[in-house]
Amino acid sequence: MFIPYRFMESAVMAALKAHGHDIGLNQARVFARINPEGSRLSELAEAAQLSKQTVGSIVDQLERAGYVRRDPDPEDARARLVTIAPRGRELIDLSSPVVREVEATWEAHLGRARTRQLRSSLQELRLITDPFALPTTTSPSTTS
Amino acid sequence: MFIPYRFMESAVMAALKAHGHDIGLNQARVFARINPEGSRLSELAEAAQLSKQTVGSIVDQLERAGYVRRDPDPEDARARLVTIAPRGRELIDLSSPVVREVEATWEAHLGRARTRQLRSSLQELRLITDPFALPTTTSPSTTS
DNA sequence: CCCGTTAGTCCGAGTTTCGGACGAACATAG
DNA sequence: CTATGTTCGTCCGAAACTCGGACTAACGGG
Repeated sequence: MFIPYRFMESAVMAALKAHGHDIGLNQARVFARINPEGSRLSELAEAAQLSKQTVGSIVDQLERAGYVRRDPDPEDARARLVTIAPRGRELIDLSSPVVREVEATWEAHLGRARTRQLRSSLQELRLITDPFALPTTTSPSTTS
Repeated sequence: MFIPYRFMESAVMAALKAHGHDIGLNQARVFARINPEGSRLSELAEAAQLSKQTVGSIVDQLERAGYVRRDPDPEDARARLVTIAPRGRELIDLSSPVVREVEATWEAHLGRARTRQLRSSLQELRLITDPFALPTTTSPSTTS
């Protein structure tokens, strides 16, 4: 289970790197968890199982590289909403086709029916193993 | 795909910790890759996608904690074979039931048939995504 | 208005990870 | 047997990662 996942991850990372986006693995993992509407730092930290400081530093890097922005949260003056900057959307636009391509390869090997089975089974498992059900997104490294 | 995996991993780690074995995540990951007959450092490094030095330091820790031993490889005087020490076997004996238990939970949710499907599909995928299973087709991953 | 809680940041220390260089042991060719 | 190139593992030093603790600012209920 871990192996195909890592394969997908590597494929995406390689593609990004090939296009000049030099981004670390943990940065990518955090980035992938950012909600399109914006996420709070604590949310990201909890979802990624990392401390707030760690995620804070990672977001710093992403921000410095221009991938995300930190806007004040209109609903809570303490919080700062991490949102995806235009340059960050590039990352998504770049990784989406890679994800689709790899998935296509997989489907070619499994056949359509078994692929659907696999997908639905994994989503089923996710329901009982993921404490934080994330709404569906199209982001790097998010293999269902 | 990643989420159930991490769930399983966390379950095992928690169980080990509960029994007094305080072992880090990366240590566990390397440990899990040790062949019963013994593995070379380079093998472990390659499989774990880490540098030799890194794995070396991890094995150091495992060795200091008494989980593994480093015996000279009878077939190659340069190499040292990392083997599982008695205390290390404890780890395995401890985690096996946990793995089985979690899998049982999953099977309870999916049903027997879908579980078998899932298992076989994942193994199928592994064939084309694991760089160390069989040399086949496109592998953008492998550096060096 | 007060007080407990929450969001995020700063600081400092401990750990992890790696690139580069190294000696030792193999493997092959001459 | 020697020469050359490769592989195995280790040492060294620097860069990075990660976290606990302490802190400010803001929320929310009483």
